[in-house]
Amino acid sequence: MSTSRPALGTTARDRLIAAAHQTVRAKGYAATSVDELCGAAGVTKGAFFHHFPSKEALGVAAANAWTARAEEHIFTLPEWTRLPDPLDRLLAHIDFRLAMIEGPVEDFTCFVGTMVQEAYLTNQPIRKACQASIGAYAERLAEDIQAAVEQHGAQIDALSLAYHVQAVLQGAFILAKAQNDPARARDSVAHLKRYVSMLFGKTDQP
Amino acid sequence: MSTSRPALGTTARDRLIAAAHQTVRAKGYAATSVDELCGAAGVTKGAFFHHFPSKEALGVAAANAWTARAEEHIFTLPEWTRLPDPLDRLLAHIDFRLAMIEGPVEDFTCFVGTMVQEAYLTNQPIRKACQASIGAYAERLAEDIQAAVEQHGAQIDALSLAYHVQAVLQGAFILAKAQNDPARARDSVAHLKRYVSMLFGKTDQP
DNA sequence: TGCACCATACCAACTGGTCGGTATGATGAT
DNA sequence: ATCATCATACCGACCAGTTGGTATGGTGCA
Repeated sequence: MSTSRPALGTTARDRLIAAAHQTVRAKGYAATSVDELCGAAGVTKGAFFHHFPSKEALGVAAANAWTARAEEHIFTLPEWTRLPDPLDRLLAHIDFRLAMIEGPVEDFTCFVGTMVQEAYLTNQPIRKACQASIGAYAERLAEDIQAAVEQHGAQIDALSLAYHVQAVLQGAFILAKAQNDPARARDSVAHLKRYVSMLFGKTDQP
Repeated sequence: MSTSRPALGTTARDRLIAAAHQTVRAKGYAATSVDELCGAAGVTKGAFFHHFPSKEALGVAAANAWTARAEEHIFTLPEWTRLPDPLDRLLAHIDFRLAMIEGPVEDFTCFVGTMVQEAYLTNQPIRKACQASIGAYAERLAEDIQAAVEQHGAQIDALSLAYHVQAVLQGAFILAKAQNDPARARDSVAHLKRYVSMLFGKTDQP
């Protein structure tokens, strides 16, 4: 078999989703054409509309795939996710996200965060898929935060803080895009870590 | 006299910029067509290309206008900008931005933050105009922060914290868009205020 | 034989941008 | 005062290229 150029072993559908993740993060949803997606995935238009009834449907599928990807790469695979102390996990999480902010901007930014900016008013299916993705991330993170709150005693709404982490990350990505440089973005995540440390009593950074 | 429909007294050029602020915040830059902008501004295509050589040029002009608008509405007109204590001004600033997060999402979100997401790689003139706008805001805010640092004594890089304020705001806007509801966004700005309060020694909120 | 998977040709609608032309008012020589 | 000259602001038909999407047909495996 082996139909076309990139990434043998993956299906046309998977390659289209991967192309969406990459291209939309670089150029945005509206500016990314179906033809371009097909080109990046090494697939023809016929294949595209065989797997997805519309461009919008690919957007939704790619958002769902993004959720799964985050669950795996951020909440499952890294070693620190098995740390015993939930506060250690939380701080390691922030360190991990900070360390990701490096290299080309389009490689570390958030697919759903980028897409929802353009679609939140005009495309409800996409908006809802992005909301679900961000929500899943926040709820997962809130588990550790809640455990840390219970273990270390602090006056914090876990889910609210989890969404704040998301907000800082998304905002940091915008800074990186505007400056074409991740330095200020990393700075901002460092402020987030300082805040969380202070919330949990660690008077200041080491 | 009185050439055309809306907002007497404003010129076609001003109306096009206002239409860009509104429409781009609602649908994004790429998804907003020149025809649509003309319609919203009550202006013909001929007028558009009389005032701007290209759609991109309008984007740049609108970003510059956005900078001026922020300087006026956020740093000059409000009463609290004349408070004597710089820390009071800083906290009032955050309260002010928090209070703005209300009503339709497309009315309180940031034009340059929205636009730079789509243009940062493909359109350098627009990216730079957005960078300048965010930079001007941060530098202006850093003045108060620096004064507060000097007056209250704290270990803070003023400009870095100012950019962090921007990041939290931009991230909060993304939350509001994804959820189609400003509640979580306000929550996040409340976290920011708590952080700044803690940085300056106020152990916790009133 | 049937069906999942894909390729190619094609289409109507829309895109940013161009172009010839007009309406209006300021300027300056007579 | 009058009128030619010019610049600015604007109009709207038009253009070539691109868009998302469709229609149809082929191909290989169950």
